[in-house]
Parts: sequence; structure tokens; C-alpha cells
Amino acid sequence: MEEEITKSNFIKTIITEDLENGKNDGKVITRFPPEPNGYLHIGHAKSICLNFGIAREFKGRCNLRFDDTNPEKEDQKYIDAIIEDVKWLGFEWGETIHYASDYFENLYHFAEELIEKGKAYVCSLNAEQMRAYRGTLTEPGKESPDRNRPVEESLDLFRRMKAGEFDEGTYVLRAKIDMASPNINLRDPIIYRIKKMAHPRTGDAWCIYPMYDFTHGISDALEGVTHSLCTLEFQDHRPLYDWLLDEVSVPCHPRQYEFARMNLNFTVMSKRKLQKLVEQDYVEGWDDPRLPTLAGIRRRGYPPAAIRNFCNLIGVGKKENRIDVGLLENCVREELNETAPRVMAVINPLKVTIENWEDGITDELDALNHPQKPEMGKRKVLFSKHIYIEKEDFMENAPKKFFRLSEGREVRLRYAYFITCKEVIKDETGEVVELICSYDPATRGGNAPDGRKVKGTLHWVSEEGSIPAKINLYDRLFQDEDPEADTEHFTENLNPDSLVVLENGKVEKSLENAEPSMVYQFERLGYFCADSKESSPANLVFNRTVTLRDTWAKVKKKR
RNA sequence: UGGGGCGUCGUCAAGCGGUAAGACACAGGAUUUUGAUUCCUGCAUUCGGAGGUUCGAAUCCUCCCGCCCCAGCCA
Repeated sequence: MEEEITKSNFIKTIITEDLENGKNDGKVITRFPPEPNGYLHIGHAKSICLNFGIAREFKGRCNLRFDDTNPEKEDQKYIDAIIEDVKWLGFEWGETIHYASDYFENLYHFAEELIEKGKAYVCSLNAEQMRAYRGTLTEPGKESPDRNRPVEESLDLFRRMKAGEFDEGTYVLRAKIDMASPNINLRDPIIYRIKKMAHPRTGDAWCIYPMYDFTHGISDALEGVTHSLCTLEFQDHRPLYDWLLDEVSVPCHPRQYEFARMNLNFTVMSKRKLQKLVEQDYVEGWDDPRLPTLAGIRRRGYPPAAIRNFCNLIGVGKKENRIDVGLLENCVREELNETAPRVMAVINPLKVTIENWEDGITDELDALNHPQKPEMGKRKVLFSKHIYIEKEDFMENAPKKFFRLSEGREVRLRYAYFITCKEVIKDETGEVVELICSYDPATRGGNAPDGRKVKGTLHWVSEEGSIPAKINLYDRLFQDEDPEADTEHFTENLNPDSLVVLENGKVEKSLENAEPSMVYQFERLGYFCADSKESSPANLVFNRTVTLRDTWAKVKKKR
């Protein structure tokens, strides 16, 4: 991995300065703290690459920590999926995976410490009253009648909360800060609530659970995190983060920095919408290749290196952004162009009969697996009397600018021979169903000894011995450029049953052994991933990854 | 209208008082056994706006404008 170091990252600047000033004993420890309540998507990749990338770059460490403080929404299946996704992106966290729930005991003691210091109290206001007492954006809040409850009484109540003596909603533990603060987060925030619910990891051990604000800072401190990186919406929480770490006897005081989350145009990123799409069966599951989930794009064939590079290119700042997905796709193409073996496939076949080729005879031709990389080797492809070309590679009454096949014109079949179209056969509806062509034996391999040139080169597939495959030509799930658009506005570009004919792999067997998740470049058609879910040697299924640039499309548009 | 943030090319993004990097997109051109790839070339006299300080401002000061976030016993 040769990730470039970009300067467009103010956090790296801060860390560099901290290091120069000898802070944190020269250590850099970050963490990636997802709540296991859904699948990770491309937006999370930014945070992952940032946190793990910084750890790697500064020779520090990044903890994977699950922020599992709300059993209502969380599930083991999300934990498993998240672990797999982070691994897939290429990052490591050492032996241990951390869980906020591992600190429940510590957290509880810190809460008691706060009560003992008179910095927290048990409050009996119900949710509705709490809201009323909180005040508004412009008006200060009112102090709870319980605010001056004696320490001993709060302690007793809190212990009984823990013991399960009270129903949900009857009591909460609140930090005693300032009900008149212009920052609403400081108006005596709730730090513990009663939830009589089993936790995926701690089971029935607890019936009180700590809130995010209380948990997060302390977890960071317990892990020795030096730089706690989160998204912009937590900026207003920073004073609370700092207040808490100052009041409680934790080993260190990490610093929180906020950055803007990644937004992509035309891309469904909200957890709510993704959940709806999955649960209401609009898609096959969280790993549906149309989805921008990490599991989805993995199945789609996006290489992890491309994602990492993308996250590097977009930078890290505080500005709201909506990045063009085109940049992502460019990163994917760039990576795949280097690594994907090329192969010929015909998606929309048009039969071609070579009139001067003897029936029953086959020829084996050399084809490069990568035109610019001979080290990737070559393979043999089969040529015979009957072959298929792409329907759109033939045009009647073609304009001069059309470089492909037309009646009377000569083109090159890639790695094979020059052929000339002699006759066009149509069915009763007038549709072209077959071409009769002649080939020039002297052009075997694709070059004419007499030096004559040909403008077009076509991909093709031999009828004999070709491999049929299924191709999922579906595209990314689009939504309006406006991310607020509803799921109803999604357009599906679904084409599940197209049949493709792949070049014969008789000699190299490369395709018959197509590895699931391996991405191939189908000549001129784009990049396709052998579907890791459905592919087997007997049943090849490909998902479209990204398309190639098509300047012929532009030429057509202009005319 | 309280508080916290943010405004540099179509989209990201460098720049931190010395006269606007780079990437994607876009537009031309060259090479090419796929109209791909690769390779050149062009693309902000101007930094949300208006004043001011200065020999000199995107960078400092003042005012104004616009956008985002916060009133879950979610994270």
C-alpha cells in the first residue's frame, strides 16, 4: 500500500504540532467508535481511513470500539459486519476489540464519584417535564426540584436504580452543570437512564445504561486516546466532554476534534433510508451491490485501495460538502485499470459467420491479460467459423465517423483477424440477425503484413466453446442530487437477466475459475465483478462495477 | 431572535501578510489491437459582500450577507 499523504487535513497538522510540542509523550492514539446499529457505508469510510490512517502514519494505534450503550438498537450481527468491513478496508487494531460495555463497571463508579462530589444528582422529572424545564434555544432552563437532593439520597437512589428497584422512566442521573447555559448540552444533561433490557454483550447484568456523552469521553480516557475525532454535530458536546473529564478521576484528558462528514451526490447515505430499503425488500440485503454500504460496494467489486485513496483525496475539513460520486468512480477505475485482467465478453450478441473459414476448424489465438502489463501473462482464445460481436458494433448506413463494422467495411477482431462484412441477413421484421463476413488469413494476430490499417477493433467471442454467464447490469441506487429526497425517488437501473457470452477459457481456464469478487475488465464494456454471492464455476454471475469512459457516446451526442 | 461552526473554480481542496497548488469534471490535441488506457494543452486578475489597516491582504480589523448544527431518558 502506497497511500499518498495529503495535506488537506487540518487534523494531521494539529497532531504534527502536538508531537513537536512533546504532548502525550509523543503518542498518537485514535479510535473508530461505531454504534452497532446498522451497516457501515461509504461515509463511514472517511472516519475509518482518517482514524486508522493517522495511527498508521504517526506510528500510533487506533482502537476499534463499539459504542454499545443503547441495547434498544444494537445487535451482534452489526458488530460482526462492522468488524468484517473494517478489516476489508485494510486496517488492523491489534488483539483487542473494545466495547464501551466493557467499561460499564468503571462508568458506574465514575458516576458515583460524580454524585459524591455533588456534581450529579438523581432526578425524578419525567420526559415531558424534563423538556419543559430544559428551556429553549433562546430561554434559559429551570432547575429541577431534585437538583439539590442530598448526596446520600442521590447515592442511595442511584444504587437502587442499578438494583432494578424502579421502573423505566422514573429516575435518571443528571450531571449538575448549568441550567442557564446557552449551550443546551450543559443544562444538566442526563448521564444514566433505566432500561430494563438485555444487552447483546452484558445480557441482564445491567438495567441502567450510561448515555453517549458520559460514556464516550471516559472510554477515550480509559483507552489512553490522545485525539478523539468525531463529526461536526458534536462540536456543542465538546464543553461537556471536557467538563466530565475534568470532574472525574480518569488517567488522562483526550482532546476532541470535529470534522465534516462526507456527503456524496446521488447517493443514499442515511441509515434510516438504507434500513427501509433493506427491511422492505427494495434490495436483496445490506450487501446488495446497488447500495453504498461497504458490504455492498465490496460485493460490487470496488477495491479497498480505491476507497482509501478516495478518502485521502477528498481531504478533511469543517466545510459541509457534497462530493461528486464521479470522483469515487474515478478512483475505482484508476485502481482497476492497474489490476483488473482483461477479458472479452459480448453482452448483446450478433452472430457473425466467416464464409471462408472451414467449418469444424478452430484456431487458438494469444490474448494479453493486460495490454500494458505483459507480466500479467496471456491466454489462448478460441476462434471458429461462427462468432459473436456486440450488436451495437454493427451499423447499416454508418456515418464516416463510425469506426466499427458496416457492410463492405473491414475491421479487426481483437487478437484475431481482419474481417470484411459481405452480407447482412435480416429477419422478417427487418432486424439484422446475422452478418456474413470474410477473413484475411494473413492478418492472424491482428496485423496486416501489407501494412494496411483498419480503424476499428472489435471484441468478439467464438460460438464454439464460449461460456454463458449471467450479468447483473444493475447500477448504483440513485437518488436525487438532493440528499433529502425520499426513497420514492430512487431510480433502479435493474437488468438482472441479461445473458453474456464470455470468451472461451479452454486453455487457461481463467474464467471458468473466476474467483468470486475478482474484477475483470470486459473489453470496452466496463469493469465487472464476479459476484461473491452467486458465482461458481458452473454459474458465472457478474455485477457491473463501473463503466469505462465512452467517447463514442459523445460523438453520437454531437451529431 | 441564544449558543456553536462554516463560506477559495461546476465539485472537493491547498494557502496562514508577499501577489491563487493539486485532483475530479469540462474543452481541445497526440499516440493506441477496442472511441479504453497513456500523454500533452487550456480552464479563478480573483478568494461570500462592503469598508478599513498596509508598500503589499484570500490571509489582519470592522460591519453586513448566506449556509449548517443544538431544545432524545439516540449516538
